Amino acid sequence: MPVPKGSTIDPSRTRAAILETATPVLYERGLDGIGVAELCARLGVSKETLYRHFGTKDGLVQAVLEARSERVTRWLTEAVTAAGQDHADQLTAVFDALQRWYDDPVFRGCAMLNAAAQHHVETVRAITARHLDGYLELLTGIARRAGAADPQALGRQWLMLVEGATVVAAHHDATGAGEHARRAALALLPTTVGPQD
Amino acid sequence: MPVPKGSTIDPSRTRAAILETATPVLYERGLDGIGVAELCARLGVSKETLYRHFGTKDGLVQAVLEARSERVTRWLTEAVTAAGQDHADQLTAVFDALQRWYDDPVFRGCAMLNAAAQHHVETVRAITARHLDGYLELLTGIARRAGAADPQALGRQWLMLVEGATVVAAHHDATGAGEHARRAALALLPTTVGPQD
DNA sequence: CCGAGATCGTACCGATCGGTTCGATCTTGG
DNA sequence: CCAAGATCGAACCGATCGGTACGATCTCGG
Repeated sequence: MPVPKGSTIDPSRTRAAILETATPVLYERGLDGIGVAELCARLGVSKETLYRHFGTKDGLVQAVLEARSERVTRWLTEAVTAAGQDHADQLTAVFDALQRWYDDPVFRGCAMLNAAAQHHVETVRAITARHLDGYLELLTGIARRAGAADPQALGRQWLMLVEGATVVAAHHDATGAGEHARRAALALLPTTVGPQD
Repeated sequence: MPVPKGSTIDPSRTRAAILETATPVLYERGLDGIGVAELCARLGVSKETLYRHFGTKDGLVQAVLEARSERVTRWLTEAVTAAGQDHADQLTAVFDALQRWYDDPVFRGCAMLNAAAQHHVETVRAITARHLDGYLELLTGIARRAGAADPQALGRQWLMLVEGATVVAAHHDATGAGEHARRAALALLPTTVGPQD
């Protein structure tokens, strides 16, 4: 029971608890795969509380997606930072982190892509686009620091490998998807920079 | 009006007409984005007819997805065949065809991936997996004929580029997505074989 | 020319959907 | 100790969902 009756008194605490618990449920079941009633039951929260905090089911969905996008991007960024200065190491850190995600039993593909595929609401699609923006920025940064002739282009190709690996892992075969993508990404690194695989 | 009342008398004709008309509608609106009633109205067909031919909405969905998967895979395969013997040309043909698809105003990403993202039914996921199997087979064939050391691995990396490019084109930016993916794919070709870009 | 059967249009079914309302309960600040 | 307000649980709302039933209409093979 994440929200113990009216004990919290702090609304922002309740909101955060709802957000945190709703995220994995909506990810597992799909945005339209669970109704508000069952969702509230799983959250241990009444409908009135949910609607006061988020106004609409779509409001909750957007809040969940935005929080998740931020969290995932931060997680990947930290993996890169922890990898040190070597650009190949940074790239490897990205795809190793992704592979760890693919191997998680609850892995069901990118939540933002799934959401955009089912919900045709424009705001959801915008969140997904911004999410990919974040990825692109991270990857382009690596490409730029690696001295790529065209960091934008290389970052975009890496983004395709990241998303492609995620799609393949989710819908075809997860074994070694991250490693295959990593090798491909490293092969695109300017050969003048750093040792390769 | 694709099905002119009871004039056809040939049930298989009716079935084919429903399939053909339902495909773009379900692609545009999403599988759960349109109800059976409105769908039938758009098809110019009564509910009874639809249910006699497909039994269930899921039955129609599966038939539509299978037909579309076959059609798309055949389309890509023919593009490769038409490209001649050169492996780089064959690869280029794939990504050029994809770019033409991305530029189509009705492009909304891969229908099979979208379906698998919304519908958690196992049969739909299976159709998607088989669809990716078809792509992988096509790409692995090119890799093998190109003399790749590990055609399976190279085919899989190309598959990631194909799916990644499609995802990026659908949810981020379609301009030049096919070209970027094509350059990356060509860069992964064994340098001993054929001229590159 | 008649009977089989494909189709239509519409009404209908129970279930579920997102969302609202309300009285009761609980916690906390003043 | 009381008023403010956050929360609960359950009832309730109209709309829509997937699916069924039925009588009328149409076409075609025999």
